[in-house]
Amino acid sequence: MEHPVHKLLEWYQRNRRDLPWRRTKDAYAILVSETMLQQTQVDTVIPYFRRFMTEYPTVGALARADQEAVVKHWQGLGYYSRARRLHSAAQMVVDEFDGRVPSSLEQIRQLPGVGAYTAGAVLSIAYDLPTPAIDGNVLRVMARYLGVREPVRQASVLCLIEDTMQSWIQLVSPGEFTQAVMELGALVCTPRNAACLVCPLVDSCYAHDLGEVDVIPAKTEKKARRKANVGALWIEKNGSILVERRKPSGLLAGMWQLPAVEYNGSEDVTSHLHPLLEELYTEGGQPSVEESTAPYLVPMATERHLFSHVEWSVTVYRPVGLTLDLGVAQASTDRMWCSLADLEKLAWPRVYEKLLERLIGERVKI
DNA sequence: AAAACGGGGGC
DNA sequence: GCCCCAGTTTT
Repeated sequence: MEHPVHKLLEWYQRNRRDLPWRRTKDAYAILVSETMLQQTQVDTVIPYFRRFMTEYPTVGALARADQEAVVKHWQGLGYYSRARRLHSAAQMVVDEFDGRVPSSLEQIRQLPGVGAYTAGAVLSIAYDLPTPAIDGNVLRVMARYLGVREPVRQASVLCLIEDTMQSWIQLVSPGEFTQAVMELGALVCTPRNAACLVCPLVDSCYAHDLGEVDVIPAKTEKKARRKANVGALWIEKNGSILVERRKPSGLLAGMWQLPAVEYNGSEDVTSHLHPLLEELYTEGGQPSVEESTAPYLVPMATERHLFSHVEWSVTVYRPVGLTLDLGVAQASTDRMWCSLADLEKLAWPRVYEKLLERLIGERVKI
């Protein structure tokens, strides 16, 4: 009897989506797409991939690019360390691998940002090597197919799935196989409401046999999301806005924002923004702010933003009643004045992108 | 082994 | 609103 993997491949040939990165075998393009596709859905990635490949059509072009510009092209996609690592990876490819994305597992794994999944995906899709790529889709498809009730992250389960994938990928074209399993997970064997009726593997699917497609893989318990407020400042002078760069590590590392402080929801915003204002004055070489000059903080706009582990409520305040002038020269390289027109040249987190859009839009009316 | 890291799409 | 995001690196 025919092995089920052949039915899977047949299904894939008939049902595969025409995605931009499926029109090439260029390992660099595959690397870009797989990096973007980490934790990010296909429909979100498509426009980013097109723009990125137009801007950086070759690994050499990316390697030569300014990292700030690369991150700017990543704006809104999230997990910005991916962009920086991809940029570093391109430089490593040029400097150490003669400009070619490595085709050996050992070498490609040396590239920053390339873990087990991405390595397997690039090697199988671009070079047709039998190295399985196991992502969330694959894990779900295989856990169901094999009828695994244990948590999928359990080492024994991962070994079983890896072994199965390793044996299956030998039977067909590795590149087609990798994409076929993931496509099945994306289109048929979905997290909820799996379309078993049209699944090419239904005849031999253990979870379907057990009637447990809906409970496999086992759900993991979710952690509570911390709440935090962010107070940001809209400080305008001579048509320019004061902006700052976030710290080089941690959340939204290196991204631009309005000068801001994060504080606990139970605390008072002025007790946090006044010290920040003080700092800005001191940095500008001005005498410290006297109590009598302490400004009112007029709220201009608020946006809520959800991360996986924290919920932000960001409010932008305009200080009113300042009797002192901020100095133009800023000692810190992490803060600068930016003209309204140039704001869009910086890389902003989504939440600030939304806020700026509102603020600049309103400003026109004023 | 667990936590950190963004953002959006599906329902 | 709550669910999904195995992906890589850091701690």
